[in-house]
Amino acid sequence: MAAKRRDAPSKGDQRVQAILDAAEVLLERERAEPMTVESIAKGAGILRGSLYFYFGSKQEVLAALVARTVAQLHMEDPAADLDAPVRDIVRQAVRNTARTWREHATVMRAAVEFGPEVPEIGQLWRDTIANNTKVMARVLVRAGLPDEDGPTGAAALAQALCWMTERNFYHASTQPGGLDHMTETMVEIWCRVLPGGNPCSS
Amino acid sequence: MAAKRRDAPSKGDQRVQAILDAAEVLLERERAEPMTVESIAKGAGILRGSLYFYFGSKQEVLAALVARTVAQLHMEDPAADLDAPVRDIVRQAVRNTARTWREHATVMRAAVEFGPEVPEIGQLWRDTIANNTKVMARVLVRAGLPDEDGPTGAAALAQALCWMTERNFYHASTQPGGLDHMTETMVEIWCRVLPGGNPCSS
DNA sequence: GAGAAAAATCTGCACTGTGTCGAAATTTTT
DNA sequence: AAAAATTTCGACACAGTGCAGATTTTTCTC
Repeated sequence: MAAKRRDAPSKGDQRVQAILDAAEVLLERERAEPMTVESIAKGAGILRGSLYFYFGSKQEVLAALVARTVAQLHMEDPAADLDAPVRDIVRQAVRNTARTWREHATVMRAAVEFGPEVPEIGQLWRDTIANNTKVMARVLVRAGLPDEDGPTGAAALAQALCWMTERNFYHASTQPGGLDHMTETMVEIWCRVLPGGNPCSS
Repeated sequence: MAAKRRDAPSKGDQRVQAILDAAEVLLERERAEPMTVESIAKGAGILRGSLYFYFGSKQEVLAALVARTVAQLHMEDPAADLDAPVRDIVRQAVRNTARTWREHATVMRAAVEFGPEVPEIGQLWRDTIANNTKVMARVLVRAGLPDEDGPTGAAALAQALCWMTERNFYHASTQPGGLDHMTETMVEIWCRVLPGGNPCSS
Protein backbone atom coordinates (compact mmCIF):
# COMPACT_ATOMS: atom_id res chain seq x y z
CA MET A 1 0.00 0.00 0.00
CA ALA A 2 1.46 3.33 -1.02
CA ALA A 3 2.11 5.72 1.81
CA LYS A 4 -0.45 8.48 1.96
CA ARG A 5 1.98 11.11 3.15
CA ARG A 6 2.29 14.16 0.91
CA ASP A 7 5.38 16.24 0.35
CA ALA A 8 5.79 18.19 3.53
CA PRO A 9 5.49 21.97 3.37
CA SER A 10 7.74 24.19 5.46
CA LYS A 11 5.31 24.74 8.33
CA GLY A 12 4.51 21.10 7.98
CA ASP A 13 8.18 20.26 8.39
CA GLN A 14 8.04 21.72 11.86
CA ARG A 15 4.84 19.84 12.53
CA VAL A 16 6.37 16.57 11.34
CA GLN A 17 9.26 17.01 13.76
CA ALA A 18 6.80 17.90 16.53
CA ILE A 19 4.94 14.67 15.84
CA LEU A 20 8.15 12.64 15.94
CA ASP A 21 9.27 14.42 19.12
CA ALA A 22 5.91 13.63 20.72
CA ALA A 23 6.18 9.98 19.69
CA GLU A 24 9.68 9.76 21.18
CA VAL A 25 8.51 11.22 24.49
CA LEU A 26 5.69 8.67 24.59
CA LEU A 27 8.14 5.83 23.97
CA GLU A 28 10.13 7.00 26.95
CA ARG A 29 7.07 7.05 29.19
CA GLU A 30 5.26 4.07 27.70
CA ARG A 31 4.51 2.60 31.14
CA ALA A 32 2.74 5.76 32.21
CA GLU A 33 0.96 6.65 28.98
CA PRO A 34 0.37 4.24 26.12
CA MET A 35 1.23 5.49 22.68
CA THR A 36 -1.97 6.10 20.71
CA VAL A 37 -2.61 8.33 17.73
CA GLU A 38 -4.59 10.48 20.14
CA SER A 39 -1.65 10.89 22.53
CA ILE A 40 0.87 11.52 19.76
CA ALA A 41 -1.33 14.21 18.21
CA LYS A 42 -1.97 15.79 21.60
CA GLY A 43 1.75 15.95 22.28
CA ALA A 44 2.30 17.56 18.89
CA GLY A 45 -0.40 20.16 19.48
CA ILE A 46 -2.94 18.98 16.92
CA LEU A 47 -6.08 16.86 16.86
CA ARG A 48 -6.13 13.21 15.84
CA GLY A 49 -7.50 13.74 12.36
CA SER A 50 -4.75 16.23 11.55
CA LEU A 51 -2.05 13.69 12.13
CA TYR A 52 -3.23 11.75 9.06
CA PHE A 53 -2.38 14.71 6.90
CA TYR A 54 1.30 14.06 7.64
CA PHE A 55 1.40 10.29 8.18
CA GLY A 56 -0.70 7.50 6.80
CA SER A 57 -0.77 5.56 10.06
CA LYS A 58 0.72 5.22 13.50
CA GLN A 59 3.16 2.65 12.10
CA GLU A 60 4.42 5.29 9.64
CA VAL A 61 5.11 7.65 12.53
CA LEU A 62 7.17 4.98 14.26
CA ALA A 63 9.05 4.18 11.06
CA ALA A 64 9.85 7.84 10.51
CA LEU A 65 11.05 8.20 14.10
CA VAL A 66 13.38 5.22 13.73
CA ALA A 67 14.61 6.54 10.38
CA ARG A 68 15.35 9.92 11.92
CA THR A 69 17.31 8.32 14.75
CA VAL A 70 19.24 6.00 12.44
CA ALA A 71 20.19 8.97 10.26
CA GLN A 72 21.42 10.72 13.39
CA LEU A 73 23.52 7.67 14.31
CA HIS A 74 25.20 7.81 10.91
CA MET A 75 26.03 11.49 11.37
CA GLU A 76 27.49 10.89 14.82
CA ASP A 77 29.44 7.80 13.86
CA PRO A 78 33.15 8.65 13.92
CA ALA A 79 35.13 7.23 11.05
CA ALA A 80 37.09 4.24 12.27
CA ASP A 81 40.86 4.50 12.11
CA LEU A 82 41.36 1.30 10.17
CA ASP A 83 45.14 1.55 10.39
CA ALA A 84 45.21 1.24 14.14
CA PRO A 85 45.90 -2.10 15.85
CA VAL A 86 42.94 -4.41 15.35
CA ARG A 87 42.17 -4.77 19.04
CA ASP A 88 42.06 -0.99 19.45
CA ILE A 89 39.66 -0.77 16.51
CA VAL A 90 37.43 -3.40 18.08
CA ARG A 91 37.50 -1.75 21.48
CA GLN A 92 36.68 1.65 19.99
CA ALA A 93 33.88 0.23 17.81
CA VAL A 94 32.22 -1.44 20.79
CA ARG A 95 32.54 1.74 22.83
CA ASN A 96 30.98 3.77 20.03
CA THR A 97 28.09 1.32 19.85
CA ALA A 98 27.62 1.53 23.60
CA ARG A 99 27.51 5.29 23.33
CA THR A 100 24.79 5.19 20.68
CA TRP A 101 22.76 2.85 22.90
CA ARG A 102 23.30 5.17 25.84
CA GLU A 103 22.14 8.21 23.89
CA HIS A 104 19.32 6.67 21.84
CA ALA A 105 18.28 3.61 23.86
CA THR A 106 14.55 4.26 23.75
CA VAL A 107 14.23 4.54 20.00
CA MET A 108 16.72 1.75 19.36
CA ARG A 109 14.79 -0.60 21.60
CA ALA A 110 11.63 0.47 19.78
CA ALA A 111 13.33 -0.38 16.49
CA VAL A 112 14.11 -3.87 17.77
CA GLU A 113 10.63 -4.38 19.19
CA PHE A 114 8.56 -3.01 16.30
CA GLY A 115 10.82 -4.43 13.59
CA PRO A 116 8.96 -7.76 13.34
CA GLU A 117 5.56 -6.10 12.86
CA VAL A 118 6.56 -3.03 10.81
CA PRO A 119 8.52 -4.15 7.74
CA GLU A 120 10.00 -0.69 7.11
CA ILE A 121 11.47 -0.58 10.60
CA GLY A 122 12.68 -4.15 10.30
CA GLN A 123 14.53 -3.36 7.10
CA LEU A 124 16.04 -0.15 8.49
CA TRP A 125 17.33 -2.01 11.51
CA ARG A 126 18.75 -4.90 9.52
CA ASP A 127 20.46 -2.43 7.20
CA THR A 128 22.00 -0.70 10.20
CA ILE A 129 23.39 -3.99 11.49
CA ALA A 130 24.53 -4.93 7.96
CA ASN A 131 26.53 -1.70 7.70
CA ASN A 132 28.28 -2.44 10.98
CA THR A 133 28.87 -6.00 9.83
CA LYS A 134 30.54 -4.89 6.63
CA VAL A 135 33.04 -2.72 8.47
CA MET A 136 33.78 -5.30 11.14
CA ALA A 137 34.18 -8.09 8.59
CA ARG A 138 37.08 -6.14 7.06
CA VAL A 139 38.56 -5.74 10.52
CA LEU A 140 38.34 -9.49 11.12
CA VAL A 141 39.99 -10.19 7.75
CA ARG A 142 42.79 -7.81 8.65
CA ALA A 143 43.16 -9.73 11.89
CA GLY A 144 43.68 -12.91 9.92
CA LEU A 145 40.29 -14.59 9.76
CA PRO A 146 39.56 -16.27 6.42
CA ASP A 147 38.14 -13.90 3.84
CA GLU A 148 35.54 -16.36 2.58
CA ASP A 149 31.76 -16.75 2.50
CA GLY A 150 31.31 -19.94 4.44
CA PRO A 151 29.78 -20.25 7.91
CA THR A 152 33.21 -19.82 9.53
CA GLY A 153 34.40 -17.02 7.27
CA ALA A 154 35.00 -13.51 8.53
CA ALA A 155 31.71 -12.22 7.14
CA ALA A 156 29.62 -14.81 8.98
CA LEU A 157 31.49 -14.30 12.25
CA ALA A 158 31.23 -10.51 11.97
CA GLN A 159 27.50 -10.71 11.36
CA ALA A 160 26.94 -13.07 14.29
CA LEU A 161 29.03 -10.91 16.60
CA CYS A 162 27.21 -7.74 15.55
CA TRP A 163 23.85 -9.34 16.35
CA MET A 164 25.34 -10.49 19.67
CA THR A 165 26.36 -6.91 20.41
CA GLU A 166 22.92 -5.60 19.44
CA ARG A 167 21.11 -8.15 21.59
CA ASN A 168 23.29 -7.70 24.65
CA PHE A 169 23.26 -3.90 24.51
CA TYR A 170 19.48 -4.02 24.04
CA HIS A 171 19.16 -5.82 27.39
CA ALA A 172 21.93 -3.92 29.15
CA SER A 173 20.42 -0.55 28.19
CA THR A 174 17.48 -1.13 30.50
CA GLN A 175 19.66 -1.34 33.61
CA PRO A 176 21.62 1.46 35.30
CA GLY A 177 25.32 0.96 34.65
CA GLY A 178 24.51 -1.98 32.40
CA LEU A 179 26.11 -0.58 29.31
CA ASP A 180 29.52 -0.02 30.90
CA HIS A 181 29.58 -3.56 32.29
CA MET A 182 28.42 -4.98 28.99
CA THR A 183 30.98 -2.98 27.01
CA GLU A 184 33.76 -4.87 28.75
CA THR A 185 32.06 -8.18 28.11
CA MET A 186 31.56 -7.40 24.41
CA VAL A 187 35.17 -6.31 23.95
CA GLU A 188 36.35 -9.47 25.71
CA ILE A 189 34.38 -11.73 23.37
CA TRP A 190 35.25 -9.87 20.17
CA CYS A 191 38.94 -10.03 21.08
CA ARG A 192 38.80 -13.71 21.97
CA VAL A 193 37.39 -14.45 18.53
CA LEU A 194 40.37 -12.77 16.88
CA PRO A 195 43.22 -15.06 15.78
CA GLY A 196 45.58 -15.60 18.66
CA GLY A 197 42.51 -15.36 20.84
CA ASN A 198 44.23 -13.43 23.56
CA PRO A 199 41.64 -11.88 25.84
CA CYS A 200 41.84 -8.11 26.12
CA SER A 201 41.75 -8.22 29.91
CA SER A 202 44.95 -10.18 30.35
CA MET B 1 -4.11 -7.36 37.78
CA ALA B 2 -5.01 -10.89 38.88
CA ALA B 3 -5.67 -13.33 36.06
CA LYS B 4 -9.34 -14.03 35.65
CA ARG B 5 -8.83 -17.60 34.65
CA ARG B 6 -10.56 -20.19 36.81
CA ASP B 7 -9.34 -23.67 37.64
CA ALA B 8 -9.78 -25.66 34.47
CA PRO B 9 -12.24 -28.59 34.54
CA SER B 10 -11.54 -31.86 32.75
CA LYS B 11 -13.53 -31.07 29.63
CA GLY B 12 -12.08 -27.66 29.88
CA ASP B 13 -8.56 -29.09 29.88
CA GLN B 14 -9.18 -30.36 26.38
CA ARG B 15 -10.65 -27.01 25.41
CA VAL B 16 -7.60 -25.19 26.80
CA GLN B 17 -5.29 -27.30 24.65
CA ALA B 18 -7.54 -26.74 21.64
CA ILE B 19 -7.26 -23.00 22.19
CA LEU B 20 -3.47 -23.20 22.45
CA ASP B 21 -3.30 -25.40 19.35
CA ALA B 22 -5.41 -22.90 17.43
CA ALA B 23 -3.19 -20.04 18.57
CA GLU B 24 -0.08 -21.91 17.43
CA VAL B 25 -1.57 -22.55 13.99
CA LEU B 26 -2.37 -18.86 13.66
CA LEU B 27 1.18 -17.90 14.60
CA GLU B 28 2.42 -20.09 11.78
CA ARG B 29 0.09 -18.47 9.26
CA GLU B 30 0.21 -14.94 10.63
CA ARG B 31 0.75 -13.43 7.17
CA ALA B 32 -2.41 -15.09 5.86
CA GLU B 33 -4.65 -14.66 8.88
CA PRO B 34 -4.02 -12.23 11.71
CA MET B 35 -4.35 -13.59 15.20
CA THR B 36 -7.46 -12.21 16.83
CA VAL B 37 -9.55 -13.53 19.69
CA GLU B 38 -12.16 -14.26 17.06
CA SER B 39 -9.80 -16.36 14.96
CA ILE B 40 -8.37 -18.25 17.94
CA ALA B 41 -11.85 -19.12 19.22
CA LYS B 42 -12.95 -20.17 15.77
CA GLY B 43 -9.99 -22.48 15.42
CA ALA B 44 -10.78 -23.98 18.84
CA GLY B 45 -14.42 -24.56 17.91
CA ILE B 46 -16.03 -22.02 20.26
CA LEU B 47 -17.34 -18.47 20.06
CA ARG B 48 -15.39 -15.47 21.18
CA GLY B 49 -17.17 -14.96 24.49
CA SER B 50 -16.41 -18.55 25.51
CA LEU B 51 -12.69 -18.07 25.24
CA TYR B 52 -12.81 -15.68 28.18
CA PHE B 53 -14.06 -18.46 30.36
CA TYR B 54 -10.64 -20.10 30.02
CA PHE B 55 -8.31 -17.12 29.56
CA GLY B 56 -8.56 -13.57 30.82
CA SER B 57 -7.18 -12.06 27.60
CA LYS B 58 -5.44 -12.79 24.34
CA GLN B 59 -2.12 -12.03 26.01
CA GLU B 60 -2.84 -14.81 28.50
CA VAL B 61 -3.38 -17.25 25.66
CA LEU B 62 0.00 -16.33 24.20
CA ALA B 63 1.70 -16.62 27.56
CA ALA B 64 0.17 -20.07 28.11
CA LEU B 65 1.28 -21.17 24.65
CA VAL B 66 4.86 -20.06 25.27
CA ALA B 67 4.81 -21.73 28.70
CA ARG B 68 3.62 -24.98 27.13
CA THR B 69 6.38 -24.88 24.55
CA VAL B 70 9.09 -24.01 27.05
CA ALA B 71 7.96 -26.91 29.26
CA GLN B 72 8.22 -29.14 26.21
CA LEU B 73 11.76 -27.90 25.54
CA HIS B 74 12.78 -28.86 29.05
CA MET B 75 11.37 -32.35 28.57
CA GLU B 76 13.20 -32.80 25.28
CA ASP B 77 16.52 -31.38 26.47
CA PRO B 78 19.05 -34.19 26.69
CA ALA B 79 21.22 -34.10 29.76
CA ALA B 80 24.63 -32.78 28.80
CA ASP B 81 27.54 -35.16 29.28
CA LEU B 82 29.61 -32.77 31.32
CA ASP B 83 32.58 -35.15 31.42
CA ALA B 84 33.13 -35.04 27.68
CA PRO B 85 35.77 -32.73 26.15
CA VAL B 86 34.63 -29.15 26.46
CA ARG B 87 34.53 -28.50 22.73
CA ASP B 88 32.33 -31.55 22.22
CA ILE B 89 29.97 -30.28 24.91
CA VAL B 90 29.79 -26.88 23.25
CA ARG B 91 29.21 -28.40 19.82
CA GLN B 92 26.45 -30.64 21.13
CA ALA B 93 24.81 -27.83 23.11
CA VAL B 94 24.65 -25.59 20.05
CA ARG B 95 23.26 -28.45 17.96
CA ASN B 96 20.59 -29.11 20.57
CA THR B 97 19.65 -25.46 20.57
CA ALA B 98 19.47 -25.47 16.78
CA ARG B 99 17.18 -28.48 16.93
CA THR B 100 14.80 -26.76 19.34
CA TRP B 101 14.68 -23.74 17.03
CA ARG B 102 14.05 -26.05 14.07
CA GLU B 103 11.18 -27.79 15.84
CA HIS B 104 9.58 -24.88 17.68
CA ALA B 105 10.68 -21.84 15.67
CA THR B 106 7.25 -20.23 15.41
CA VAL B 107 6.48 -20.17 19.10
CA MET B 108 10.06 -19.30 20.05
CA ARG B 109 10.05 -16.31 17.71
CA ALA B 110 6.69 -15.33 19.20
CA ALA B 111 8.26 -15.52 22.66
CA VAL B 112 11.01 -13.15 21.55
CA GLU B 113 8.60 -10.77 19.84
CA PHE B 114 5.86 -10.63 22.49
CA GLY B 115 8.28 -10.67 25.44
CA PRO B 116 8.64 -6.89 25.62
CA GLU B 117 4.88 -6.27 25.75
CA VAL B 118 3.76 -9.29 27.78
CA PRO B 119 5.72 -9.40 31.06
CA GLU B 120 4.89 -13.05 31.71
CA ILE B 121 6.34 -14.11 28.36
CA GLY B 122 9.37 -11.88 28.86
CA GLN B 123 10.12 -13.47 32.21
CA LEU B 124 9.62 -17.00 30.86
CA TRP B 125 12.03 -16.34 28.02
CA ARG B 126 14.66 -14.70 30.20
CA ASP B 127 14.41 -17.64 32.61
CA THR B 128 14.97 -20.03 29.71
CA ILE B 129 18.11 -18.19 28.64
CA ALA B 130 19.24 -17.96 32.27
CA ASN B 131 19.00 -21.74 32.62
CA ASN B 132 21.16 -22.23 29.53
CA THR B 133 23.57 -19.61 30.81
CA LYS B 134 24.00 -21.39 34.11
CA VAL B 135 24.96 -24.65 32.43
CA MET B 136 27.29 -23.04 29.91
CA ALA B 137 28.98 -20.92 32.57
CA ARG B 138 30.08 -24.12 34.28
CA VAL B 139 31.37 -25.42 30.95
CA LEU B 140 33.40 -22.23 30.44
CA VAL B 141 34.84 -22.49 33.95
CA ARG B 142 35.84 -26.08 33.21
CA ALA B 143 37.55 -24.79 30.09
CA GLY B 144 39.63 -22.44 32.17
CA LEU B 145 37.80 -19.12 32.10
CA PRO B 146 37.86 -17.22 35.40
CA ASP B 147 35.13 -18.30 37.79
CA GLU B 148 34.29 -14.75 38.87
CA ASP B 149 31.40 -12.28 38.64
CA GLY B 150 33.03 -9.44 36.74
CA PRO B 151 32.30 -8.40 33.17
CA THR B 152 34.96 -10.78 31.85
CA GLY B 153 34.15 -13.69 34.12
CA ALA B 154 32.75 -16.97 32.84
CA ALA B 155 29.20 -16.09 33.90
CA ALA B 156 29.15 -12.82 31.96
CA LEU B 157 30.66 -14.40 28.86
CA ALA B 158 28.24 -17.35 29.01
CA GLN B 159 25.27 -15.04 29.29
CA ALA B 160 26.42 -12.86 26.40
CA LEU B 161 27.11 -15.90 24.23
CA CYS B 162 23.71 -17.42 25.03
CA TRP B 163 21.95 -14.20 23.97
CA MET B 164 24.12 -14.21 20.84
CA THR B 165 22.97 -17.75 20.09
CA GLU B 166 19.34 -16.82 20.70
CA ARG B 167 19.52 -13.77 18.49
CA ASN B 168 21.29 -15.46 15.62
CA PHE B 169 19.07 -18.55 15.64
CA TYR B 170 16.03 -16.27 15.77
CA HIS B 171 17.09 -14.70 12.47
CA ALA B 172 18.41 -17.90 10.92
CA SER B 173 15.16 -19.76 11.65
CA THR B 174 13.31 -17.66 9.10
CA GLN B 175 15.50 -18.82 6.21
CA PRO B 176 15.64 -22.27 4.60
CA GLY B 177 18.87 -23.97 5.61
CA GLY B 178 19.69 -21.04 7.82
CA LEU B 179 19.91 -23.03 11.03
CA ASP B 180 22.55 -25.48 9.71
CA HIS B 181 24.73 -22.64 8.44
CA MET B 182 24.30 -20.71 11.67
CA THR B 183 25.06 -23.76 13.80
CA GLU B 184 28.57 -23.88 12.36
CA THR B 185 29.03 -20.17 12.94
CA MET B 186 27.86 -20.41 16.55
CA VAL B 187 30.13 -23.37 17.28
CA GLU B 188 33.05 -21.51 15.75
CA ILE B 189 32.53 -18.45 17.96
CA TRP B 190 31.89 -20.38 21.15
CA CYS B 191 35.07 -22.40 20.59
CA ARG B 192 37.17 -19.31 19.81
CA VAL B 193 36.10 -17.80 23.12
CA LEU B 194 37.43 -20.83 24.97
CA PRO B 195 40.99 -20.57 26.35
CA GLY B 196 43.45 -21.58 23.70
CA GLY B 197 41.00 -20.04 21.26
CA ASN B 198 41.54 -22.68 18.65
CA PRO B 199 38.74 -22.56 16.11
CA CYS B 200 36.81 -25.77 15.72
CA SER B 201 37.12 -25.70 11.97
CA SER B 202 40.87 -25.97 11.82
C1' DG C 1 -4.36 44.82 -0.02
C1' DA C 2 -7.62 41.62 -2.19
C1' DG C 3 -8.71 37.37 -4.05
C1' DA C 4 -7.47 32.73 -5.31
C1' DA C 5 -5.13 28.64 -4.31
C1' DA C 6 -2.91 25.65 -1.30
C1' DA C 7 -2.13 23.94 3.12
C1' DA C 8 -3.67 22.66 7.53
C1' DT C 9 -7.15 21.61 10.91
C1' DC C 10 -11.40 19.95 12.75
C1' DT C 11 -15.22 16.95 13.49
C1' DG C 12 -18.13 13.30 12.89
C1' DC C 13 -18.41 8.77 10.98
C1' DA C 14 -17.47 3.84 10.22
C1' DC C 15 -15.06 0.05 11.44
C1' DT C 16 -12.21 -3.49 13.93
C1' DG C 17 -10.98 -5.86 17.86
C1' DT C 18 -11.20 -6.62 22.88
C1' DG C 19 -13.30 -7.72 27.06
C1' DT C 20 -17.74 -8.05 29.95
C1' DC C 21 -21.81 -10.12 31.62
C1' DG C 22 -26.30 -12.07 32.05
C1' DA C 23 -29.07 -15.67 30.08
C1' DA C 24 -29.35 -20.09 28.20
C1' DA C 25 -27.74 -24.64 27.19
C1' DT C 26 -25.20 -28.61 28.37
C1' DT C 27 -23.01 -31.69 31.42
C1' DT C 28 -22.27 -33.67 35.82
C1' DT C 29 -23.62 -34.95 40.36
C1' DT C 30 -26.79 -36.42 43.83
C1' DA D 1 -35.37 -36.86 37.73
C1' DA D 2 -33.88 -32.81 39.76
C1' DA D 3 -30.32 -29.87 41.30
C1' DA D 4 -25.88 -28.05 40.78
C1' DA D 5 -21.96 -27.02 38.20
C1' DT D 6 -19.86 -26.11 33.98
C1' DT D 7 -19.79 -24.30 29.51
C1' DT D 8 -21.52 -21.63 25.78
C1' DC D 9 -23.76 -17.92 23.51
C1' DG D 10 -24.77 -13.35 22.03
C1' DA D 11 -25.43 -8.64 22.74
C1' DC D 12 -23.31 -4.73 24.74
C1' DA D 13 -19.84 -1.15 25.74
C1' DC D 14 -15.57 0.63 24.90
C1' DA D 15 -10.96 1.99 23.00
C1' DG D 16 -8.41 2.94 19.18
C1' DT D 17 -7.63 3.57 14.16
C1' DG D 18 -8.26 5.58 9.83
C1' DC D 19 -11.31 8.28 6.55
C1' DA D 20 -13.41 12.19 4.28
C1' DG D 21 -15.82 16.35 3.71
C1' DA D 22 -16.22 20.92 5.56
C1' DT D 23 -13.98 24.70 7.49
C1' DT D 24 -10.21 27.60 8.73
C1' DT D 25 -5.69 29.34 8.13
C1' DT D 26 -1.75 30.37 5.49
C1' DT D 27 0.59 31.35 1.32
C1' DC D 28 0.91 33.08 -3.26
C1' DT D 29 -0.17 36.05 -7.14
C1' DC D 30 -1.57 40.21 -9.14
